[in-house]
Amino acid sequence: MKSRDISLTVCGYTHVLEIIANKWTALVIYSLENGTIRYGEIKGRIEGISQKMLTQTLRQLERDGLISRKVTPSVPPIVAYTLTPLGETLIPYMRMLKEWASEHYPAVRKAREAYDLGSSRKPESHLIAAAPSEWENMEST
Amino acid sequence: MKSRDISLTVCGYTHVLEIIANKWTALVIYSLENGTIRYGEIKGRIEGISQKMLTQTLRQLERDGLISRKVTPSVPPIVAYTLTPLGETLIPYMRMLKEWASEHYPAVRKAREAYDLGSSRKPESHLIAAAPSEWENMEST
DNA sequence: CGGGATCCTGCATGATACTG
DNA sequence: CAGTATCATGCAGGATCCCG
Repeated sequence: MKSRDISLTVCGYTHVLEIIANKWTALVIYSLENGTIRYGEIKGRIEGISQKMLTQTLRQLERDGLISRKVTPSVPPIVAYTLTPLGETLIPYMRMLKEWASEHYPAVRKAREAYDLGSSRKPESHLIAAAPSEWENMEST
Repeated sequence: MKSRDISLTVCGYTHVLEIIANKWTALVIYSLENGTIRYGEIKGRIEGISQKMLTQTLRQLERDGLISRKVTPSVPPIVAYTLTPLGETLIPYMRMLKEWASEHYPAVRKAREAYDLGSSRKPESHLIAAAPSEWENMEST
Protein backbone atom coordinates (compact mmCIF):
# COMPACT_ATOMS: atom_id res chain seq x y z
CA MET A 1 0.00 0.00 0.00
CA LYS A 2 2.01 2.86 -1.23
CA SER A 3 -0.27 5.13 -3.14
CA ARG A 4 -2.24 7.79 -1.39
CA ASP A 5 -3.35 5.37 1.27
CA ILE A 6 -2.52 7.48 4.22
CA SER A 7 -5.02 10.00 5.36
CA LEU A 8 -2.29 12.00 6.97
CA THR A 9 -4.70 14.84 7.13
CA VAL A 10 -6.37 13.86 10.37
CA CYS A 11 -4.57 11.03 12.01
CA GLY A 12 -4.93 11.61 15.70
CA TYR A 13 -2.03 13.95 16.17
CA THR A 14 -4.17 16.60 14.67
CA HIS A 15 -6.84 16.09 17.29
CA VAL A 16 -4.41 16.33 20.14
CA LEU A 17 -2.76 19.37 18.69
CA GLU A 18 -6.18 20.87 18.25
CA ILE A 19 -6.55 20.65 22.01
CA ILE A 20 -3.17 21.45 23.46
CA ALA A 21 -1.22 23.10 20.69
CA ASN A 22 -1.94 26.68 21.58
CA LYS A 23 0.35 28.77 23.63
CA TRP A 24 -1.19 28.58 27.10
CA THR A 25 -3.28 25.44 27.29
CA ALA A 26 -0.55 23.16 28.55
CA LEU A 27 0.47 25.70 31.16
CA VAL A 28 -3.06 26.11 32.41
CA ILE A 29 -3.57 22.37 32.67
CA TYR A 30 -0.31 22.13 34.50
CA SER A 31 -1.42 24.75 36.99
CA LEU A 32 -4.54 22.71 37.71
CA GLU A 33 -2.52 19.59 38.25
CA ASN A 34 -2.57 19.82 42.03
CA GLY A 35 -6.29 20.36 42.37
CA THR A 36 -8.87 23.10 42.41
CA ILE A 37 -7.55 26.57 41.97
CA ARG A 38 -9.00 30.01 41.51
CA TYR A 39 -8.79 32.24 38.48
CA GLY A 40 -6.50 34.77 40.03
CA GLU A 41 -4.28 32.06 41.34
CA ILE A 42 -3.80 30.63 37.90
CA LYS A 43 -3.07 34.04 36.52
CA GLY A 44 -0.53 34.58 39.25
CA ARG A 45 1.21 31.35 38.49
CA ILE A 46 1.51 31.69 34.79
CA GLU A 47 3.80 34.52 34.07
CA GLY A 48 2.98 36.71 31.15
CA ILE A 49 -0.53 35.52 30.49
CA SER A 50 -3.21 38.13 29.95
CA GLN A 51 -6.72 37.86 31.33
CA LYS A 52 -8.06 37.51 27.88
CA MET A 53 -5.81 34.64 27.00
CA LEU A 54 -6.38 32.96 30.34
CA THR A 55 -10.13 33.27 30.09
CA GLN A 56 -10.10 32.14 26.50
CA THR A 57 -7.96 29.14 27.31
CA LEU A 58 -10.11 28.21 30.28
CA ARG A 59 -13.23 28.49 28.20
CA GLN A 60 -11.82 26.27 25.55
CA LEU A 61 -10.71 23.70 28.07
CA GLU A 62 -14.11 23.81 29.69
CA ARG A 63 -15.75 23.33 26.35
CA ASP A 64 -13.54 20.36 25.67
CA GLY A 65 -14.61 18.84 28.96
CA LEU A 66 -11.11 18.89 30.36
CA ILE A 67 -11.78 21.25 33.22
CA SER A 68 -14.83 22.20 35.25
CA ARG A 69 -15.74 25.67 36.38
CA LYS A 70 -17.41 26.36 39.69
CA VAL A 71 -18.76 29.80 40.48
CA THR A 72 -19.48 31.01 43.99
CA PRO A 73 -21.67 34.07 43.52
CA SER A 74 -20.43 36.29 46.28
CA VAL A 75 -19.73 39.96 46.08
CA PRO A 76 -16.19 39.39 45.05
CA PRO A 77 -16.91 36.50 42.74
CA ILE A 78 -15.06 33.30 43.40
CA VAL A 79 -14.45 31.13 40.40
CA ALA A 80 -12.58 27.91 40.83
CA TYR A 81 -11.36 25.51 38.19
CA THR A 82 -10.70 21.81 38.48
CA LEU A 83 -9.48 19.17 36.14
CA THR A 84 -12.16 16.73 35.15
CA PRO A 85 -11.34 13.01 35.05
CA LEU A 86 -11.03 13.41 31.31
CA GLY A 87 -8.64 16.26 31.79
CA GLU A 88 -6.60 14.26 34.23
CA THR A 89 -6.02 11.58 31.64
CA LEU A 90 -4.00 14.17 29.78
CA ILE A 91 -1.52 14.70 32.58
CA PRO A 92 0.61 11.58 32.07
CA TYR A 93 0.89 12.30 28.39
CA MET A 94 2.00 15.82 29.03
CA ARG A 95 4.50 14.51 31.52
CA MET A 96 5.93 12.29 28.84
CA LEU A 97 6.32 15.19 26.49
CA LYS A 98 8.05 17.07 29.23
CA GLU A 99 10.38 14.15 29.75
CA TRP A 100 11.18 14.00 26.09
CA ALA A 101 12.02 17.66 26.19
CA SER A 102 14.27 17.44 29.21
CA GLU A 103 16.02 14.52 27.61
CA HIS A 104 16.38 15.59 24.03
CA TYR A 105 15.84 19.31 23.85
CA PRO A 106 19.47 20.12 24.49
CA ALA A 107 20.33 18.08 21.42
CA VAL A 108 17.76 20.02 19.45
CA ARG A 109 19.25 23.25 20.59
CA LYS A 110 22.72 22.16 19.61
CA ALA A 111 21.46 21.04 16.23
CA ARG A 112 19.97 24.46 15.74
CA GLU A 113 23.17 26.22 16.52
CA ALA A 114 25.09 23.99 14.18
CA TYR A 115 22.55 24.53 11.45
CA ASP A 116 22.57 28.26 11.87
CA LEU A 117 26.31 28.37 11.60
CA GLY A 118 26.32 26.41 8.39
CA SER A 119 23.68 28.53 6.76
CA SER A 120 25.21 31.89 7.47
CA ARG A 121 26.81 32.18 4.09
CA LYS A 122 25.39 34.59 1.61
CA PRO A 123 25.43 34.02 -2.15
CA GLU A 124 26.18 37.71 -2.63
CA SER A 125 29.64 38.74 -1.59
CA HIS A 126 28.34 42.15 -0.58
CA LEU A 127 27.17 41.88 2.92
CA ILE A 128 26.13 44.92 4.78
CA ALA A 129 27.18 45.13 8.36
CA ALA A 130 23.61 45.19 9.56
CA ALA A 131 22.50 41.73 10.49
CA PRO A 132 19.19 42.16 12.26
CA SER A 133 18.52 38.46 12.34
CA GLU A 134 17.00 38.07 15.72
CA TRP A 135 16.28 34.38 15.40
CA GLU A 136 14.17 33.85 18.39
CA ASN A 137 14.00 35.27 21.80
CA MET A 138 15.63 32.87 24.11
CA GLU A 139 14.59 32.34 27.64
CA SER A 140 16.52 31.67 30.75
CA THR A 141 15.48 29.41 33.58
CA MET B 1 0.85 21.91 50.25
CA LYS B 2 3.64 22.73 47.96
CA SER B 3 2.82 26.15 46.72
CA ARG B 4 5.74 26.02 44.40
CA ASP B 5 4.55 28.07 41.57
CA ILE B 6 5.57 29.96 38.60
CA SER B 7 8.16 29.54 36.04
CA LEU B 8 5.33 27.87 34.26
CA THR B 9 6.51 29.96 31.40
CA VAL B 10 8.92 27.45 30.01
CA CYS B 11 8.46 24.10 31.60
CA GLY B 12 9.25 21.57 28.94
CA TYR B 13 5.87 21.43 27.30
CA THR B 14 6.74 24.69 25.70
CA HIS B 15 9.81 23.21 24.12
CA VAL B 16 7.97 20.28 22.69
CA LEU B 17 5.21 22.46 21.38
CA GLU B 18 7.84 24.69 19.89
CA ILE B 19 8.89 21.71 17.81
CA ILE B 20 5.74 19.88 16.88
CA ALA B 21 2.93 22.32 17.48
CA ASN B 22 2.66 23.65 13.98
CA LYS B 23 0.25 22.35 11.47
CA TRP B 24 2.34 20.00 9.37
CA THR B 25 5.31 18.90 11.43
CA ALA B 26 3.68 15.86 12.96
CA LEU B 27 2.39 14.77 9.59
CA VAL B 28 5.78 15.10 7.97
CA ILE B 29 7.46 13.13 10.72
CA TYR B 30 4.81 10.51 10.38
CA SER B 31 5.47 10.23 6.67
CA LEU B 32 9.14 9.61 7.40
CA GLU B 33 8.33 6.93 9.89
CA ASN B 34 8.94 4.07 7.50
CA GLY B 35 12.31 5.23 6.30
CA THR B 36 13.89 7.43 3.68
CA ILE B 37 11.51 9.14 1.35
CA ARG B 38 11.74 11.74 -1.35
CA TYR B 39 10.32 15.22 -1.36
CA GLY B 40 7.66 14.56 -3.93
CA GLU B 41 6.65 11.42 -2.16
CA ILE B 42 6.03 13.29 1.05
CA LYS B 43 4.06 15.89 -0.77
CA GLY B 44 1.99 13.18 -2.37
CA ARG B 45 1.22 11.58 0.92
CA ILE B 46 0.18 14.62 2.84
CA GLU B 47 -2.96 15.91 1.39
CA GLY B 48 -3.36 19.63 1.19
CA ILE B 49 0.18 20.67 1.93
CA SER B 50 1.78 23.27 -0.27
CA GLN B 51 5.38 23.15 -1.46
CA LYS B 52 6.17 26.16 0.60
CA MET B 53 4.78 24.68 3.80
CA LEU B 54 6.42 21.33 3.13
CA THR B 55 9.78 22.89 2.45
CA GLN B 56 9.48 25.16 5.42
CA THR B 57 8.53 22.30 7.70
CA LEU B 58 11.35 20.13 6.39
CA ARG B 59 13.81 22.94 6.90
CA GLN B 60 12.69 23.47 10.43
CA LEU B 61 12.91 19.78 11.20
CA GLU B 62 16.34 19.65 9.65
CA ARG B 63 17.40 22.61 11.70
CA ASP B 64 16.16 20.91 14.81
CA GLY B 65 18.22 17.86 13.94
CA LEU B 66 15.18 15.64 13.65
CA ILE B 67 15.58 14.77 9.99
CA SER B 68 18.49 14.62 7.59
CA ARG B 69 18.51 15.77 4.02
CA LYS B 70 20.43 13.98 1.31
CA VAL B 71 20.81 15.50 -2.14
CA THR B 72 21.73 13.48 -5.20
CA PRO B 73 22.87 15.98 -7.81
CA SER B 74 21.44 14.44 -10.92
CA VAL B 75 19.72 16.23 -13.75
CA PRO B 76 16.39 15.89 -12.10
CA PRO B 77 17.52 16.49 -8.57
CA ILE B 78 16.80 13.80 -6.05
CA VAL B 79 16.35 14.90 -2.49
CA ALA B 80 15.62 12.35 0.17
CA TYR B 81 14.75 12.84 3.78
CA THR B 82 15.31 10.50 6.68
CA LEU B 83 14.58 10.64 10.36
CA THR B 84 17.68 11.03 12.44
CA PRO B 85 18.04 8.94 15.60
CA LEU B 86 16.98 12.02 17.49
CA GLY B 87 13.93 12.33 15.32
CA GLU B 88 13.08 8.71 15.84
CA THR B 89 12.93 9.21 19.57
CA LEU B 90 9.92 11.37 18.91
CA ILE B 91 7.90 8.63 17.27
CA PRO B 92 6.80 6.75 20.41
CA TYR B 93 5.68 9.97 22.01
CA MET B 94 3.65 10.90 19.01
CA ARG B 95 2.15 7.45 19.04
CA MET B 96 1.06 7.96 22.60
CA LEU B 97 -0.60 11.21 21.74
CA LYS B 98 -2.36 9.43 18.95
CA GLU B 99 -3.53 6.79 21.37
CA TRP B 100 -4.85 9.37 23.75
CA ALA B 101 -6.77 10.91 20.92
CA SER B 102 -8.32 7.69 19.72
CA GLU B 103 -9.29 6.89 23.27
CA HIS B 104 -10.55 10.20 24.55
CA TYR B 105 -11.26 12.41 21.61
CA PRO B 106 -14.83 11.16 21.26
CA ALA B 107 -15.44 12.29 24.81
CA VAL B 108 -14.00 15.66 23.97
CA ARG B 109 -16.27 15.93 21.01
CA LYS B 110 -19.29 15.05 23.09
CA ALA B 111 -18.28 17.57 25.71
CA ARG B 112 -18.11 20.21 23.03
CA GLU B 113 -21.56 19.47 21.78
CA ALA B 114 -22.96 19.54 25.30
CA TYR B 115 -21.20 22.80 26.00
CA ASP B 116 -22.48 24.40 22.86
CA LEU B 117 -26.01 23.39 23.71
CA GLY B 118 -25.81 24.57 27.30
CA SER B 119 -24.28 27.90 26.46
CA SER B 120 -27.66 29.35 25.54
CA ARG B 121 -29.13 29.38 29.00
CA LYS B 122 -29.36 32.38 31.25
CA PRO B 123 -27.53 32.28 34.55
CA GLU B 124 -29.42 33.82 37.46
CA SER B 125 -27.47 35.79 39.97
CA HIS B 126 -27.96 35.00 43.63
CA LEU B 127 -25.66 37.42 45.22
CA ILE B 128 -24.59 36.63 48.70
CA ALA B 129 -22.38 39.05 50.49
CA ALA B 130 -19.39 36.99 51.39
CA ALA B 131 -16.61 39.48 51.56
CA PRO B 132 -16.08 43.19 51.96
CA SER B 133 -15.93 45.27 48.83
CA GLU B 134 -12.34 46.10 49.43
CA TRP B 135 -11.05 44.70 46.21
CA GLU B 136 -7.97 46.76 46.49
CA ASN B 137 -7.23 45.14 49.79
CA MET B 138 -6.04 41.93 48.31
CA GLU B 139 -3.21 40.04 49.86
CA SER B 140 -2.98 37.15 47.46
CA THR B 141 0.08 38.26 45.61
C1' DC C 1 -12.44 39.43 41.61
C1' DG C 2 -13.38 37.52 37.27
C1' DG C 3 -14.36 38.41 33.46
C1' DG C 4 -16.60 40.67 28.52
C1' DA C 5 -15.93 43.62 24.41
C1' DT C 6 -12.77 46.00 21.20
C1' DC C 7 -8.96 47.17 18.66
C1' DC C 8 -4.54 46.17 16.92
C1' DT C 9 -0.40 43.56 15.45
C1' DG C 10 2.62 39.80 14.07
C1' DC C 11 3.18 35.42 12.55
C1' DA C 12 1.64 31.21 10.58
C1' DT C 13 -0.39 29.58 6.58
C1' DG C 14 -1.48 29.71 1.87
C1' DA C 15 -1.53 30.87 -3.46
C1' DT C 16 1.12 31.94 -7.26
C1' DA C 17 5.11 32.61 -10.22
C1' DC C 18 9.83 31.64 -11.41
C1' DT C 19 14.33 28.72 -11.49
C1' DG C 20 18.30 25.28 -11.98
C1' DC D 1 12.02 17.44 -9.44
C1' DA D 2 12.76 20.31 -5.70
C1' DG D 3 12.84 24.04 -4.46
C1' DT D 4 13.06 29.92 -3.85
C1' DA D 5 10.79 34.41 -3.81
C1' DT D 6 6.83 37.37 -3.38
C1' DC D 7 2.31 38.69 -2.10
C1' DA D 8 -1.98 38.11 0.32
C1' DT D 9 -4.68 36.84 4.58
C1' DG D 10 -6.64 34.91 8.58
C1' DC D 11 -6.35 34.08 13.09
C1' DA D 12 -3.80 33.59 17.47
C1' DG D 13 -2.33 36.46 20.76
C1' DG D 14 -1.74 40.94 23.31
C1' DA D 15 -3.25 45.75 25.15
C1' DT D 16 -6.78 48.40 26.89
C1' DC D 17 -11.21 49.80 28.72
C1' DC D 18 -15.30 48.55 31.08
C1' DC D 19 -18.63 46.12 33.93
C1' DG D 20 -21.23 43.26 37.86
